Amino acid sequence: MTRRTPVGIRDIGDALGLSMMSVSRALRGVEGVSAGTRIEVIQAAKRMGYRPNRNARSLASAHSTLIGVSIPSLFSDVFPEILDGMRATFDHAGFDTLIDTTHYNTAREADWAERMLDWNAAALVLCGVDHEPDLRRRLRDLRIPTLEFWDTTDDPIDVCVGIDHWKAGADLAEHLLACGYTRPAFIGVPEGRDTRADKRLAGLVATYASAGIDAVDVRRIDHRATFEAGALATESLLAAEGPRPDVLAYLNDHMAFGGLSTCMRLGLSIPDAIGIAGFNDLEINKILPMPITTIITPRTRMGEIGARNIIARIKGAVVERCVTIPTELRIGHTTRAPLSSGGPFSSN
Amino acid sequence: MTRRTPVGIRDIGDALGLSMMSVSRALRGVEGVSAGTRIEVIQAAKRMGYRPNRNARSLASAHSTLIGVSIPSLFSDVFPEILDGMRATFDHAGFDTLIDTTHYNTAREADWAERMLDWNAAALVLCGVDHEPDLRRRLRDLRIPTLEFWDTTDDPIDVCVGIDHWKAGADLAEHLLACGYTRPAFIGVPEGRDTRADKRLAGLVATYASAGIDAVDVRRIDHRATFEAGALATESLLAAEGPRPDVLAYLNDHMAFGGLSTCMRLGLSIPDAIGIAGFNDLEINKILPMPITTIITPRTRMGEIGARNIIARIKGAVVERCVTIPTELRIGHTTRAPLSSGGPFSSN
DNA sequence: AAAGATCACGTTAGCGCTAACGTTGTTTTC
DNA sequence: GAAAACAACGTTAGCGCTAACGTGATCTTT
Repeated sequence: MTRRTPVGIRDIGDALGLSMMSVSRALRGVEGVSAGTRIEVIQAAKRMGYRPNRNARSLASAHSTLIGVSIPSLFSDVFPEILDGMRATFDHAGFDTLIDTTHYNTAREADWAERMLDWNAAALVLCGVDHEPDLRRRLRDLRIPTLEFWDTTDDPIDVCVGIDHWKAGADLAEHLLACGYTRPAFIGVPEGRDTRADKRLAGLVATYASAGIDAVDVRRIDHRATFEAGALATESLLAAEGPRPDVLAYLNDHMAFGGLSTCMRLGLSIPDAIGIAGFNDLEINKILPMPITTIITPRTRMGEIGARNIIARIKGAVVERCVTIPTELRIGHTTRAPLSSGGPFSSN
Repeated sequence: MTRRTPVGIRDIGDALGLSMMSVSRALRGVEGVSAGTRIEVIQAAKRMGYRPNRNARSLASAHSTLIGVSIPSLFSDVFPEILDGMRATFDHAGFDTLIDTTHYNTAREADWAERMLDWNAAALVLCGVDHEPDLRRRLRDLRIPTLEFWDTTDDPIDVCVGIDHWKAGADLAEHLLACGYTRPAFIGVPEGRDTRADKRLAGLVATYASAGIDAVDVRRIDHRATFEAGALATESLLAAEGPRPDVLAYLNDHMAFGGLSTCMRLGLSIPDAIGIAGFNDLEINKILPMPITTIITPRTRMGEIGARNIIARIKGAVVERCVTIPTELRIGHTTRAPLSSGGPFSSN
């Protein structure tokens, strides 16, 4: 095999009558060389086709430009959007992003994090705030810059940026209550898989409970949170005996659209006979003939803020430990108009 | 900062009275140590909390376990599915996957590839077969194992696995012709951005042309290939003067669903007044009340085959240079029933 | 039973780069 | 104008690991 690096900093130094160290300094942009020498070195490097050996750099300096980012899944638009926000910032700052998908498995995440450390990663970015206790402890002990995103906590491993999922669920419930829906059902994935979704559901349930209302049904389907999963869960839910729910709150907009399709196919009148709510305000919601009532989550911005903060941490700066970005209710056509503020039964 | 690697192979050797080399061999699973010693070393490594320094490994051996994968975008379900297929295989074989998103920019891809080489990547995986000529040449010269996926060519950089996009477009056109649609229009993104989509379109156009039919309209919207882009392009297309198309072929199912929504909102009768066709058979198609006529692409399998082949290449094995996986037409409800096989005008 | 083959290890010499500490000549300071 | 400070370089000594080449003991082979 042709040698990949026919030219190293030694060769540049030889060509210019400089020591390796001066070349190294010039190329890395650190102090200790005159402006003229630096320009010469950079030009020579380009001319000679020099490429740095990143492994050698990392080994010698015990630092790398690798940032490990762990997300549950590449499906759904949520994580790609957050990632896009992050990567733009990381790329610009010269970091390489190494993405892992955990498939909602924290043990896998912990293994992967350890491998990232084997690479001397500059920082780790983890989704959510629920991780293996060992991993938490280890990252803290090592003082590795770590960003947790999407969820929030007042005690992050290092820094975090996210939304308040419980509150988002509660906000949605409050709206549904205001619309007069009194027999809510929830559709999601098995408990413990997506802890953010669990928190949203907890917020929803608690808010309904404080109005004295219990959930009619909670369907958890062991499937990715897809259109189809939403449709399947809705079919089984509507086929169940007992009181029929008057509003269905889904884990996200994709499941909600699956449910919406099912309800329409069954001829249910939406939003009167049954209301539908999603989460995230995903792209599909822009073109639906009947936009879904949902919660808008600031995904790209979250990625940008997170990336900016973690880069600051890498550079040793002090940053806000915990950033919580507000979410916003988006009222679509899949829920009834809210009752007037005069009271829950003042109008219809 | 606590030292990240408090224990190296030297420490294990000291503890066991062995040389570093024996430890290294035992840990890497290469020949040259007895079975008993190997077990001892592995146990000691675990007990002592040994973690390999990947940078040191790469530097010393001039090989790494990093595989760089370049895809245009994480949006749309296409690439995540292919990636999922690949990663399962890569993970299992002990490789770390480093994903880049090029945003359909080949210069960016070339830059990124060069950085992967700086990391001593074991292999590169590139989307499509259209790359910067310099990059092609360089990867060939260096004899870096390289997989091109999604598209095919008889002269790949190294190995490739994909589908025949031109033929997929032609197959679709043949079906649309058989359905009696004679005024086709096409909706996609600007030419040159997504060369696979360009090839599909070429196949479509050529097939219609060989039946003596020109496209009524070709709309290229400068936007990601989203639901919304499909809707917007369809609106502008239907508002245009001149003959109205009787069938709309979209870059993918998401754009097609955007277009379908628009047509339904405008009260057009589907599939009689206007037919709709997509591409990829994306997940949403499972739950649409009116499934879209589309082409099924084998995405997960493509990822698996590609990963398997490139791993074989890394190990120096000889593999099929070019694997073309067949696609399949899926007839939905958005196109008319094909005319009987008696001939194009024998029935209706 | 001598010569070669094989096994299980050890030694040597880096991989390409950088941290830390020189060294030299030129400024600054009071 | 001598001491101190600084700028612009060079030297030394690794980072943690592995390729390549020993070495001595045991096992074949004929």
